[in-house]
Amino acid sequence: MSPDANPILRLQGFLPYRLSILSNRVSGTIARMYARDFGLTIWQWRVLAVVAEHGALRASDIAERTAMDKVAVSRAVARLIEKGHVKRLASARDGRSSQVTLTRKGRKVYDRIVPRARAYEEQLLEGFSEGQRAVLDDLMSTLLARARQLDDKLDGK
Amino acid sequence: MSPDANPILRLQGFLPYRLSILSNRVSGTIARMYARDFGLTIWQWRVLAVVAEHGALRASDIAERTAMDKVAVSRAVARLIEKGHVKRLASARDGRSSQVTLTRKGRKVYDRIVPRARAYEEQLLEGFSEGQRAVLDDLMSTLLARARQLDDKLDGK
DNA sequence: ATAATATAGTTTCATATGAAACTATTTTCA
DNA sequence: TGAAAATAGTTTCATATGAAACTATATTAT
Repeated sequence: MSPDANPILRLQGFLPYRLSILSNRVSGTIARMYARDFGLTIWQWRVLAVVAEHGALRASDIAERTAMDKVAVSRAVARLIEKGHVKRLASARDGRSSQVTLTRKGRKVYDRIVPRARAYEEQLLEGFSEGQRAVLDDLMSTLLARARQLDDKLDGK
Repeated sequence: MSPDANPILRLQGFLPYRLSILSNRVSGTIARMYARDFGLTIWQWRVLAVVAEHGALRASDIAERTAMDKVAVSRAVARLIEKGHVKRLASARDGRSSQVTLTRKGRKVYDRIVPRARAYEEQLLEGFSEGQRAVLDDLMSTLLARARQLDDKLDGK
């Protein structure tokens, strides 16, 4: 058998394609829901979420925990400040950065979003057993670790 | 226990977030590889892939099979024609549309990409048993079907 | 100390994207 | 028929995005 005996690749079965389609569909649905019901983008939601979860964070911490780049964080924080959902606290230690924290209003919005987010996730997983959910978690973790390795490798070699 | 006894959502464990991170990492790696080695975007690659897979297709067929919108298809086809990877055949039946097919050059590029795409996918799944791969396939199918339902539901209600 | 370098975050600029408008046909139905 | 509506695909326009330049501050090395 020659090396390219099977020269056709079925796009529908190609894992990167399937991941992209699934992720875009999920993100799109959520984005519309957050925009419609809370006036937030996905990036603003991510910032809100990590600040709610971890307390005061610097922009660089937010970037690290949300997989957003610093430009996206800068813009999302600026919009959230305009909306009154977060505020900046000047950092005593480092005049270049500040800590971002939730305002009372931001906390209220967050508290309304969380159940919606959980409900969406639950609908996605409805009928999945605990075992299946654990398998999914493992697969996601393994694939993400692999994807990171392969990404690092690409430029390295 | 009150309804919002657990008001914190761990973003790192939230399935839509994890899907997005994984998909973006995978797509980003592939996009850099295709750009660097073949001068193609992901969208151009998708068009090339479905045309190679199915033969002559109209723009609307391409859109359907790649989950791209018609604007993205129009642009990707235009670029691929400039590069000489595909050509248009006027449709006898419908003067509004044309069939897109691979050129010999496009076929050659496709034949060089396919093994790279397969290799990447295989590295992602390295060490996974057949059983695990089947589970992953099932999960992806189920989640995509659910995601579509929930997306339809959002505007409907 | 202080000049050189590094870092945090913002702004700018060039490109990517998608919704809506548009062009060219084809289909419907009065 | 032929006028109205629908459809395929392209172009336009307004917004989103990320890389690079920039500003302000902090750190390092002499």
